[in-house]
Amino acid sequence: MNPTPRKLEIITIASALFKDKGYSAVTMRDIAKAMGIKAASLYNHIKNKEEILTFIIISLAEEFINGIDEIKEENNTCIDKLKKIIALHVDIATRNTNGMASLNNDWMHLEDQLDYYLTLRANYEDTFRAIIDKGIKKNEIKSINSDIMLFSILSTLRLLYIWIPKKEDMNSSVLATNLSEVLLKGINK
Amino acid sequence: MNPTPRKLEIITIASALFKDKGYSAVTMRDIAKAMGIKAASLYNHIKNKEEILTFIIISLAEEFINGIDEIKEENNTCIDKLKKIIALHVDIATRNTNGMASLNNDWMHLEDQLDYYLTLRANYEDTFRAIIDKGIKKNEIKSINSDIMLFSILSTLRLLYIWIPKKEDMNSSVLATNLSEVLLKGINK
DNA sequence: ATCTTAAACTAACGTTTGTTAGTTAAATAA
DNA sequence: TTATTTAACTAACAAACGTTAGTTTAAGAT
Repeated sequence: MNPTPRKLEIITIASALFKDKGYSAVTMRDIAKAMGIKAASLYNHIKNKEEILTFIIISLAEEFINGIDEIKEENNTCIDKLKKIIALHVDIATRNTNGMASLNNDWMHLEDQLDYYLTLRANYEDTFRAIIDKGIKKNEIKSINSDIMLFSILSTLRLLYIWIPKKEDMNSSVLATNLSEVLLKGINK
Repeated sequence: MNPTPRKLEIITIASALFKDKGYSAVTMRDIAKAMGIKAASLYNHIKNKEEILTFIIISLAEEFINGIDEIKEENNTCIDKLKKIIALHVDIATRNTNGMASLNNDWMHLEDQLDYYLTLRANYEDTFRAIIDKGIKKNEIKSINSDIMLFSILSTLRLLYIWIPKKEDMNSSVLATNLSEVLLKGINK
């Protein structure tokens, strides 16, 4: 579970390559070359190619689940919970931009842990939707189909990894604040 | 340019496979098997694998560019233009859910037409942002960083292809209307 | 000085990949 | 009937794929 420093180097470099071309288009020789070693040498540190992908995706998915589970227990308004979820996404996507690409695009190439990943994702979405539904009940949130609101917000948060590198100048907490304004109150004056 | 019926069948079937596993993970033998023929037979109809991807992506990208170019010339408010853009995305994503997956995830595997695609995409985003900026100037839209508003709306629209198949019961124009409400006016009561 | 370990290496493996060449069978046109 | 076209086929290619086995090298421990 806990990777050695060298293993973590492999995972980090592989993440960057996966982001650019996707998991399937990146070969073990590509990863090795980026590290300045031969492909066979990678196997001193990892079991196989899939293990790299699994580590990237599962550790991120668990980070999200842990984050939202904490937020849901807090004693505040649903709107405040949503703001915290937005900040959670901005924080994780800022710290691991490359990994987020695999989480979004390469999860279907998981094998052993595919079911576990799908469970985590379903749980995450259910918790998210439950917060929206409660907000509707408490009259904090408009009474629109909660799936559409969930989809709309979550889509923006899921693609943060694409936009964050383009706006390196922008401070993380400023981004989270502005995003909360746009996502919760809209853009119409 | 104009594909024969058989070629269109190949493209349609390939789109579905690309959506599930991504362009790189789908082999010519996979496509052939899905069509009930041998891989070599595909080459009676297409030049190579890349041509399939190119057709899927470029025809979609041009549909978007044509759509937004028409919208920008209309004589109405910027908010109305944005509503039309949202409807444009809902319409295209409903008609070609599978192709939208490649447009989002496989464009980097274009070769000959990569530059052309990138130009189309940049033009699309520029036109989109110009509409938002004009809306700010005309006091229709809040004076927040227009990149953040662009990113937020466009992310939701780009991932429509994931959610539309899950809500087959939902009418296209109802979806567009609800989405406009959420994206433009927010969810906060 | 010797032993052990970590992490690289070379060489090779069996598959799978996209693609080409040449052939065949059936439908259509002359 | 004969000739042409269409769209399938079989067979094979060279290159690239993930991975394994066995070897080398250098550092650290005894």
